[in-house]
Amino acid sequence: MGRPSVTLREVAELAGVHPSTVSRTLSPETRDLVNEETARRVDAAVAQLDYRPNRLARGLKMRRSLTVGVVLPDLTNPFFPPVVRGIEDRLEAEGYTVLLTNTDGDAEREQRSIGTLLGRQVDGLILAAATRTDAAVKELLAGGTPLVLVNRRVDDPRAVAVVSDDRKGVRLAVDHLAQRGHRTIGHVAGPTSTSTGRARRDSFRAAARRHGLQARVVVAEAFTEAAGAVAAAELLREHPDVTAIVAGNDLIALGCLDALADAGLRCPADVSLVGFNDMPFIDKLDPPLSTVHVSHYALGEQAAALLLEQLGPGGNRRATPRLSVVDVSLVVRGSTAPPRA
Amino acid sequence: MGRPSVTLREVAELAGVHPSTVSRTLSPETRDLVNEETARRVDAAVAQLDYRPNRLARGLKMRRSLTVGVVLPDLTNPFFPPVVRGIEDRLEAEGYTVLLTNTDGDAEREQRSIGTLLGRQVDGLILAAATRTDAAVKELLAGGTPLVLVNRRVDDPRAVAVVSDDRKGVRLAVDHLAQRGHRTIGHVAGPTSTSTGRARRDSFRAAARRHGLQARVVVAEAFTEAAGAVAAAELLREHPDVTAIVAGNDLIALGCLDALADAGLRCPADVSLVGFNDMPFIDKLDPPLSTVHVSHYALGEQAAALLLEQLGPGGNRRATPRLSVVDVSLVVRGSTAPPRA
DNA sequence: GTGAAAGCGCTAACAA
DNA sequence: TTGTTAGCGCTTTCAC
Repeated sequence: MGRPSVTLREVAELAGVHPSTVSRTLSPETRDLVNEETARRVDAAVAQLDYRPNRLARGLKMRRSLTVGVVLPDLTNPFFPPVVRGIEDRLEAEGYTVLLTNTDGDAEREQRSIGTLLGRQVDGLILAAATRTDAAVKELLAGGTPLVLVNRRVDDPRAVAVVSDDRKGVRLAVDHLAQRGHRTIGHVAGPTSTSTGRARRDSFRAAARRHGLQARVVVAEAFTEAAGAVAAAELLREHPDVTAIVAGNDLIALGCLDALADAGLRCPADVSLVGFNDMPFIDKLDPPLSTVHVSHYALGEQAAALLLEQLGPGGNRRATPRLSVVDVSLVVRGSTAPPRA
Repeated sequence: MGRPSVTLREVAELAGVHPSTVSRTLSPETRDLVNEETARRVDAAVAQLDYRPNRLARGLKMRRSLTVGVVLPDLTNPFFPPVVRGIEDRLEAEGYTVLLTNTDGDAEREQRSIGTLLGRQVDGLILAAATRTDAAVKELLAGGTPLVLVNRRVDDPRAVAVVSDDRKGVRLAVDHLAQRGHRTIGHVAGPTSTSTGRARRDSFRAAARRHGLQARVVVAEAFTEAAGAVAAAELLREHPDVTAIVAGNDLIALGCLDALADAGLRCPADVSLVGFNDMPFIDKLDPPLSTVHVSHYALGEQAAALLLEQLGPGGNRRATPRLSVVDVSLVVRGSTAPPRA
């Protein structure tokens, strides 16, 4: 791993050939243009010098960096690591490397991150936290940057996105609660500026109506434990009759648990609770959270696959599906029970 | 965000100056070499064209990519996300971007990842999972690559590392257990091929001896829940007299919990348990885990800072401290109690 | 204070 | 089959 790095020319000199021959030898696509014997000499020189092609130079010449930017709100949100791994594993297999940035949900930082990434000549972008009317997404789309949204979609139908089946997930949750005998149920929704927040809320209302249940909805400021606690407290105050809550996601569910404890209510004895996402370790909770299972890894993998299609040889952008929906399932654990008598 | 990207030359043409003047204008260090009025014209052209310098070209010329590689075993291990955020936040402030790769603890993949990163001309590397005698680290050191180890150190004293105070953490845990009245305590150590596994085990033995306690030690194959469960089961089988366990880390503690449940033992009623790391959500467990708190974010931030020192203008490698130790504290929660009567 | 020229390490026509 | 030439977009001496 010598530092003063070895160049193509040095390899060429050692092998006694022209640099372009080395280049040809090293590119799988052009390797068969070169004499087998020559190729062997080149290989030997490469090995001897521990030559490692300079990707910057290659990228500059080829106008492809084999690099993809991933922008997400916050890596420490347990939702994202599996998504990122899914992305990386899929992309790595094609020779791409991931450039990661966090925005903390700040639109201005998102804008800046995207700018940085573009400056670094990423071949495409995966955004994990677009809002429904995201301005950055619009610009990217207009500029023709290969782009995939993951987890959340935008209203603009041109954007390729991979999301979980939000409507089905909430429907399953409500079905479960109705079947358990609950008649008045609450929903602590995520921000309706996000596709997930809105779709889940809409689906909640629809499912409740179908079962003839009373539906009480409050909206949390963010998909966080703190915001969830605030909103859940409000729900419990305004609607003390709810016997079950569907949370906008698991983090919000954590907040609900806090609010319940504050109100002196027990879960599931007094109030049942269902989350969304089935994030890591949520099954270790007290009580173990019933929730909608989403394969985060699959979400990421899918997103990477859709991006690769756009980056492929043909750059066949139009052939790719605009929206890919990952299936979900309900996993019933200890946080749901029949309503108190 | 136009795609067919704008170049320096186009900006120069629009501003009616030579490309090199634009370059000077855009570099803070050389900006004052250019006439204020000219600079303004250049700025206007830059804005008008939405020019974004090509970092690949810049990197090629400058031999600095302003890019840092981070290699870790597995991003979905909850330990790492805060570390990575710490690294990114610190590095981003200096204009660096992070290239992330996972190895799943496989030495061959580690080797490959490092190669890829080096090929991409990273200016330095942060490794989050070195083993004590890591061959890759040796090579890197020999090659003079700027390098920082985080969380785990290697035996080679030349390697710069930032670690948590392993010995102190375990000492605090044992002190706590002794004070609670435990006389026979167990330790499920992590692999002794890692600095953390070994230091914690050694510290456990020393602390127990100091308190005159019986110390029972088993070693887990890995820092995972599964490996922890296997090792803990062995411990409980061989030494049914232990009334408390110090786990090599929180994941191993999770495994201990599983083994206890399998053995029909309750925590903390029958056996107390202390973890290490205080990873996210471990406080939500049933029972909430007593553990040694480590600021993962600080670990990452520190590591980034040490790397930046090596990358700094002078590249003053020798001035940097070889080892930085992050302080830890014991946080007592529900998993520790006095021994059963 | 600004322009000219060279070159970072690589690939890709085009010639030979 | 291999070499020659040019140039990706940028920075940086060196002249003027």
